[in-house]
Amino acid sequence: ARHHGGKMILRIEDTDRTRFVENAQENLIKMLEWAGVEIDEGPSQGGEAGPYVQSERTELYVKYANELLSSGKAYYAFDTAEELDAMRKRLQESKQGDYRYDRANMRNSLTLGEEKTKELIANGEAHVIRMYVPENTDISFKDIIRGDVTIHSSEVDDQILIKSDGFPTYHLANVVDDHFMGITHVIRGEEWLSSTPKHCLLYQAFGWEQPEFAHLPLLLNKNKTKLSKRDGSVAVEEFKEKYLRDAFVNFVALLGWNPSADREIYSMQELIDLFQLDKVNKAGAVFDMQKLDWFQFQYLQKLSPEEMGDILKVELEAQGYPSFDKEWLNKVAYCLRERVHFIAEIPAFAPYFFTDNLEFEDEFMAKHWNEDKKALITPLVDEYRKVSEWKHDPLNAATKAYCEAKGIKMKEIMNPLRLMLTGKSGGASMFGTMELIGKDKCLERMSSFIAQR
RNA sequence: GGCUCCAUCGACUAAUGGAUAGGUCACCACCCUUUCACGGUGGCAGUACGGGUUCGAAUCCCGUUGGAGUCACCA
Repeated sequence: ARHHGGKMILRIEDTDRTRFVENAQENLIKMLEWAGVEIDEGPSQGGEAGPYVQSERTELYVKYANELLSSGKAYYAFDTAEELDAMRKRLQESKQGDYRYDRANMRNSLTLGEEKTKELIANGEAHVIRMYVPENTDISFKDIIRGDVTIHSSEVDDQILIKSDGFPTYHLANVVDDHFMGITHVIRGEEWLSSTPKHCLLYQAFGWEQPEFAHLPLLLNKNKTKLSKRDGSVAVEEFKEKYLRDAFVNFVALLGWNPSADREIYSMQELIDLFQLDKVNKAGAVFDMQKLDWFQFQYLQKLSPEEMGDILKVELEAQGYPSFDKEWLNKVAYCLRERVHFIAEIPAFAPYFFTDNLEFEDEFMAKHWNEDKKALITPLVDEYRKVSEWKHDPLNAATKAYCEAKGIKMKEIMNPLRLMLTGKSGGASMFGTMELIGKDKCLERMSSFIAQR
């Protein structure tokens, strides 16, 4: 929509009252805002075509269902769930693979007649309104992504339009709302492709102009089945907690569509400018977390130290650490940015910045600590004590001078030093790390390590 | 099972009917190096299969195979 200067309208499709979830609407809106989707019209912002919540529009749907009833394009049905089950069982046993509503042999206004129908309704008998699908015709529509699609009417069920609770089904509500809300393009997942003929039939029955259809390829799990909240942890809320917005948007935008051959990183604005519906792929795309993490890393590198510090601060608080100086946190986060994919990993990756209770990696210790190393390093503590400006360059110079005096390579010193000060085999530049840990703590850690090991 | 959609490296993808099928993630090797990374260089790896049309097919057509979606008083 943004590419063509269109509006973003949010419509809440809450016609299934049995699946009503508290706060679902609020969460959905928050999630869309996070993803950078700006809503022009919707339940919160209002607009000419409101209300934007389907459960508040039932009168409209009933009105149009009645219109279909009077033109013979819909009818009442009184069948119970048990009767429908029996029908499907019967059909399954006779003709194979044909479970559609058998309107000629069920209890509906077609078989019962007008009078009996009126009587049943007057008696308060539960009933639905079904669409009358014409016999033996081809229903064709044009899909922007898939080209012409044709489905025979014998494959289309007499879809329920109004349920016995008086609420419409998606099919009716969607067509009526799209018409009155001026929707020009229906862009949705491929799972809707096979029910699109029902919608076409409704547009025809009302005499309304049909919108353009575009059925997007599905997002798939690793096993290539439809990605759903049920079989993977793909709730966008979870991504919202973990990933940078732009990284997530960039990754998802490139699933099923790609503007060029040799570039991966695009801003939201570039995506909007470049997007072309008819260039969208037809085949489903596997949602590859590893590549998402790569995007995350790329976007993490673009953050300012302040922004990294902000995230780190929140993360440390969430993990129950005491508070630290923000400027210092900025520096810590910035110096570790190339070693992690997520700022949230920092407390576990480099705990030595936030606690004095160091844990020493056994393997690293075994490899880089022995009596020789101890003898080599011990005098260095005093050398460091003399360093007045506890910063990367002076520390580097002091260490270099010490190594030259001893006639050894820097390498001999660096690993034991890292071991004593961090306990970890990996991390950022040693002298930069020492600068951030601070002189007092560094000297203390070294002496106590030497005393104990 | 019926119907519909789909098919390029393991994954995401690029390629008016015309170059050695290009790029990215992942993986591997090497380089850089003060650890771990980042980065750099290189490598592995693909047009599902069989026909047809064409001077020429990843591309168009047919078939096969495979995968997915759908078949609710859910959306």
